[in-house]
Amino acid sequence: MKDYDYKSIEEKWQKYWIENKIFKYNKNDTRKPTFAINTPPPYVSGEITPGNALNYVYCDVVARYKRMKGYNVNFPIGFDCHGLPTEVRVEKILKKNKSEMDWVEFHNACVNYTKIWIEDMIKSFKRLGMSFDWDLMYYTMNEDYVRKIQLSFILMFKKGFIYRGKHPIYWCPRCETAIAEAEVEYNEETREFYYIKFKVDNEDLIIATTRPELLGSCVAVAANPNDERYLKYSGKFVEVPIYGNKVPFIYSNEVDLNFGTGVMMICTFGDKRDVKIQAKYDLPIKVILDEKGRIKDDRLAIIKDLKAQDARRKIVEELRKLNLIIKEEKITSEVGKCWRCHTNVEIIEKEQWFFASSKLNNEILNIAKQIKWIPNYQYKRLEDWVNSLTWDWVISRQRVFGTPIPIWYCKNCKETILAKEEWLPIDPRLNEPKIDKCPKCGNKEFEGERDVLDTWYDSSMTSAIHAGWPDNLDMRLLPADLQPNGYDIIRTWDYYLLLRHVAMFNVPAFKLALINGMVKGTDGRMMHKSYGNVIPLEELFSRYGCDAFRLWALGSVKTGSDIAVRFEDLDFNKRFLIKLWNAAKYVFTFTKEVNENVEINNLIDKWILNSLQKTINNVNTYLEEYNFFDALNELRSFIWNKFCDQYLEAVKHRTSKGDKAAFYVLRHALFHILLLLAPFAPHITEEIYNNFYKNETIHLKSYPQPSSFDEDSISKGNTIISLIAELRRIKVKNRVALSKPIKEVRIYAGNLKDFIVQNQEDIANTLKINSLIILDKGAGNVKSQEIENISYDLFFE
RNA sequence: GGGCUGGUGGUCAAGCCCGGUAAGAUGCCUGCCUCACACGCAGGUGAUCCCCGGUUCAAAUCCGGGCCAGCCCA
Repeated sequence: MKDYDYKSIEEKWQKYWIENKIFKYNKNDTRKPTFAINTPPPYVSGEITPGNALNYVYCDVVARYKRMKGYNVNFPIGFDCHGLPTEVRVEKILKKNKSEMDWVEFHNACVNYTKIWIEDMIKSFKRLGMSFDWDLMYYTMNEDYVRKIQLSFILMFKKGFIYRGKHPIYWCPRCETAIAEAEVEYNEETREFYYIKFKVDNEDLIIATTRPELLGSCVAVAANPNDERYLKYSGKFVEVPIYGNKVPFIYSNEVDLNFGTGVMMICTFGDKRDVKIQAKYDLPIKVILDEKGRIKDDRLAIIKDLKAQDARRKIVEELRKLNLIIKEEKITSEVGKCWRCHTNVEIIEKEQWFFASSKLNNEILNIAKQIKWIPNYQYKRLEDWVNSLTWDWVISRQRVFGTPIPIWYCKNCKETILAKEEWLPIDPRLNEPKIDKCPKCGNKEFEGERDVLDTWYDSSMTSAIHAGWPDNLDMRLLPADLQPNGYDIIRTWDYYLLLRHVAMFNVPAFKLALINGMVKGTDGRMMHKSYGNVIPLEELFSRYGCDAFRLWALGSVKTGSDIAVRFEDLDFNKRFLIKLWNAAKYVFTFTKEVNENVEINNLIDKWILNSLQKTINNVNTYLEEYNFFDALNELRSFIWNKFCDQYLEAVKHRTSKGDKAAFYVLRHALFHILLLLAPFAPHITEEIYNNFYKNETIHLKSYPQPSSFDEDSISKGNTIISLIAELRRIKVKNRVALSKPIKEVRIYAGNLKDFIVQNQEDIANTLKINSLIILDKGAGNVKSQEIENISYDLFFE
């Protein structure tokens, strides 16, 4: 064996696994139990980040473990293609806005770039050692997948879960599309807070706001009902500055007494709270913002057609001129942004397609409670999210690159025409419905729906689609056995998955959610481009290798916690693998082929074999609980400390004499170590395993099974091992090189004399003691710290 | 403002659910090139377990209150 060259080893086996389809799911196998993994289809960005990698390493270790446990593992991989970020990125590359070009052309550009980016991501997945069944690969933009998503739309429509309606929705003025509550992210921002004079009965009433440009849409003024300062305004009307119209003074618990002056203006769709109060008090609707975020109100010429921010500047100037601003201060508050392009979101009212999610929320919570969440506290995130939802899910997007909504409208009577199942896939933007005339009015002209579906609508069907729906649904695979994802998408992916599968099949989408943490940079902050702390995955691979990266990801923090990149930790894992490599090198260099029938009499042999079994039992227990952290730590310390540092040292004198039992034990232990470690570090274990069996993969071998073991051999062995360690320590303290022989050692062993005599060969040879004398009577100058009632005398010269 | 998670040797991080005298890694120091490995071996140094109370014979662990940080949400 040569030195550990992870680069060539990893490349070699990655190629081998794929070419030989080692991880193929066998759908015709009815004997083995199945294990379905709802692999997250990554959003196509062109790269796999260390953060993604953590998530995929979690699934991969489970996939590999379950296969070795005898499961027929369904481990597909797909790519989530559609959506805003790709459009935004493609617009940037083409240096054109999508509205400046033919939409078909733009769509094709998105498809082509997506294909290129997927290629890069596939490379990274291979480099990560993922054991996907590559034959199951799919793209959500491909016809077949689109067909399935459109079918699910039709079925849901027929079941009454999908409706078209006009409601306030979040709107991104830059992307010019509706976005769901889940797609709004909040960033802290410092903004001006203007104290503006309103009038009640010719008296000034000061109201503070960050958005004076919305004065024109002010429909009420509100204070908290417990705020005594303002009770006198009950039933009165307030005059809006500049505009001069009068709006009612109302009271709402939503108003914070201590914020600003304690009075807030209620604008049509100013924010979510405005919408709530609006609905509750049935206030009139006065829309002044259009879809591009511009003021479209004729009453005030100076701000007409301006974007909100520019309008704000103008109107503030005007208010100042009129002496209507009495104070300005800076406040920091959370501002809603489009999570894809970070533009401030607005709320507007618009006809959209909705999924009636609200009516299923209670059921989703009931189902989510039956699901096992690891770590269990992550269930809370889902619960809090579901309870905080106020609106139905907006599933239509005014974009180009998405699954088309299979709907037409009659140009005459506006009747909605739903596609028939056999028409799918179909794009209503390009195709007419396959009917002669409108079933309602007989008109022959139709208009295709131009909106597309939310990308989450594509990806929230994966459990069923992985299970073969709709053509070959295999209920062994639904619900999925494993749902692996980060806690950042519990409120999106996990929620939508549960929602869709309950609505469609009345089953949970998955049985167990394994939630991983986030990867943080070396500075301990979230790895984020804006923080400048992103470390490319490829850099980690080239410095440490994939196996070391995997061990780091799985074994550095408690399973499910956030993990910060620490090069020292990665290095530790790399050194561990080098250690394993060298131990294997020793075993194959100094042992010869042995038969299995050798008798094991030596205590140290029994000690390592039983310790191994104990480790096997523990690792199995931990893995059944998806506790990678403890499993790996148990394994690492067994391999490094017990097998390498203690057993190997104590057995060397026997291997050089050709001791058959030692040969057997060394090989047996190494063999099982490889099996145990295979799911975690698949490449190096495969490579070393190849010394045992050529042309066979370790990854389809049976995982070492728990069984009983002899605790007595372990504790007796521990006594001898710690006795050896202690004498070695004394030798070092006396500045004698470990390689140098000791002339004579006397052990005053009391009633342990016979026991120690039985093991004197190992003791004497490991420590290179020329003359070892074991006595039951008397006492030496050095008292043992390790074993009661034992003492030593050592003579070095 | 609410929820969740965390605050343990210089640094990172187990233990906390199931109270009983603090894993491991890394750093630093000291020996040793012992026939797999110096990417190593052996040993050592280093912790008011965030703070204040309470329960208990006993608290890092349980209870109450507070402070700080990160994340998610309003």
